[in-house]
Amino acid sequence: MTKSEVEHLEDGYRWRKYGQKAVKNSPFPRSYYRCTNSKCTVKKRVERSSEDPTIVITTYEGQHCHHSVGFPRGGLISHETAFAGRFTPSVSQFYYPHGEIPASIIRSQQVPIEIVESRTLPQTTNEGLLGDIVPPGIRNR
DNA sequence: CGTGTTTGACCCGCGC
DNA sequence: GCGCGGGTCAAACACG
Repeated sequence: MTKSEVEHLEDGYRWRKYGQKAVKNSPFPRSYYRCTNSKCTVKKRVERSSEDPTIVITTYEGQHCHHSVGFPRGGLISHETAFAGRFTPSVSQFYYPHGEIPASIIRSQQVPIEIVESRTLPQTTNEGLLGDIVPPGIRNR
């Protein structure tokens, strides 16, 4: 289980959404993703925190049997491949039993700002942080 | 034209 | 046996 402030957590794989359901304890729907690679049986369940809409809970199910390269769709993402190979091999290839992928590492890659635990910060700082890391044209629905 | 998203329906397991 | 909740499928659609 990974906490993340941004929903488009790119872990180096392509995800295809195959379902969406509303959960009771949360006003936000839960999305079900699957790896586009048919050989890959990995499933991903993305749900938002009821209290912190900026936090999404990503639950991974299964293991990746391939790396981010070698997609059937020819055009692969160079920077994402590099980013995936740089620090996420253990994250991408192996299942995390504790389910805790250090968000600080990811954020250090995506956001060259100070690494902090947002939940320990006051809401004002958190919002200001989000305003910084979330680009204005982001797709949030 | 290919690929991914959407959305309702369907299925299955579980509790009552 | 029925109802409910959660999970998945699949057709249609939108977009690049």
